[in-house]
Amino acid sequence: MTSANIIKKTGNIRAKSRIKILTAARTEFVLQGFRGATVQSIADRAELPKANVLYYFKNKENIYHAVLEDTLEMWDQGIGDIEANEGPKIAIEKFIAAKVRMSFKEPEASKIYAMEIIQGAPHLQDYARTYQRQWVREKAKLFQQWIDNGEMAKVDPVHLIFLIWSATQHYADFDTQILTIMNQADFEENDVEQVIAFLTDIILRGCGLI
Amino acid sequence: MTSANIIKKTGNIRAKSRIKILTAARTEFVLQGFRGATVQSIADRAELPKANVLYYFKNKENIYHAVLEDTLEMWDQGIGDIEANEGPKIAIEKFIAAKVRMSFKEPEASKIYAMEIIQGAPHLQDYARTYQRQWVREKAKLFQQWIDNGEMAKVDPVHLIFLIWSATQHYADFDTQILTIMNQADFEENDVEQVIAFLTDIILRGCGLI
DNA sequence: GTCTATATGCTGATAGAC
DNA sequence: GTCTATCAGCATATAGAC
Repeated sequence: MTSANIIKKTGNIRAKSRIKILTAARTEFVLQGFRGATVQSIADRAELPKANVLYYFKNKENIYHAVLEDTLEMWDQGIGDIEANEGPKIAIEKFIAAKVRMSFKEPEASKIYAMEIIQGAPHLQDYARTYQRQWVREKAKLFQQWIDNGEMAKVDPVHLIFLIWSATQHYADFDTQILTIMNQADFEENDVEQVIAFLTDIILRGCGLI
Repeated sequence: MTSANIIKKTGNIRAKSRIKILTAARTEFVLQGFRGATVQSIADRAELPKANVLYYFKNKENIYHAVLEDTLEMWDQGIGDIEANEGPKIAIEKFIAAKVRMSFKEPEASKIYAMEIIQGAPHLQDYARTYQRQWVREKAKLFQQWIDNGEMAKVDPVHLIFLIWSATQHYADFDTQILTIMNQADFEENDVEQVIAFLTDIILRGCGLI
């Protein structure tokens, strides 16, 4: 085996173990919280010895950081965007649909983010202060232009963004409660489309776009 | 001192200590999670020796149970209700206003509940399965009657309840994020009224009630 | 009721053999 | 890279003096 192959193979093991550990860790952090999730429980779920987990990440804090980073990156890629050139109706429709689909597909991603914020965002101060605040400002400005042009009703753009965030993520974060109330064991494809239709309908009408 | 007075005084100390402990515990559970909050940290925040805390509640699990119960009771009293005899417009207005005010006044109550649900509601299965499911069914039926009578637009009543829940509680659960994005240190009285106005406006219009 | 001291078990992390 | 053995520290909970 050439040295290049050894490196490649090693890299494969590293990458695979990393993913196994991070997936297991995310579940444990959601179910038990940062402190409640033990390195042992993460290792058990990843089916690796505890020492290996600590070999890859050095300590629990680092595991959590990696989980958060991965989650934010995945979420940002998935939620799409609010495009300026499409007009408010299509832009809002697309945004709601993307967020609802992500919430049903990756509820754990939304949950770990939600828990972090609820606890005061100790690891995410910078993220909200720079990236997110900037994003909200840009999109709010866009909504304001549409309002000024008479293309949609006069609603507060920033709170409109909060409304869409909360209403869509609710189906991820509170899935347990929603399923219990709806008396279902799991969500089905039909539920996703129904939620998209409901939210799109009521919010577009709320914005004077229907 | 008569024995009746002794009992009364003792009862007072018990009641005061109980409240001090539960208030401190709720904060710690929100900030650190169940496992992350230590009996010591709860005692420190309550300004009592650790042993006293365990004298009153026996163990950490019991403290958490008491916090959850107190929180649910307080929340249920505060959110008001959806009244049948008022018609959809007034009923929804009142309900939104009550929930928003509660969210700004008692964010910790909403947060501890949210964390419990996100983690899979291990201590609240029965609550959602009986009390809450029943409540949603009743109110959904009411909305359906209003829709059938042509008093409001045809929107899914159950998802409408989820929407109002999520949109209002968001201001409690995600207060850190919202304040950071809005670049404020704290919420002011004006913010509360603005949120009520925004949500009432957009949801009523979404329901065809404006 | 209040508080100090302590038993007991678990957790994060490391050392070092393979 | 993988895994066993182990340690130091901390957390819950209790015993018992005051």
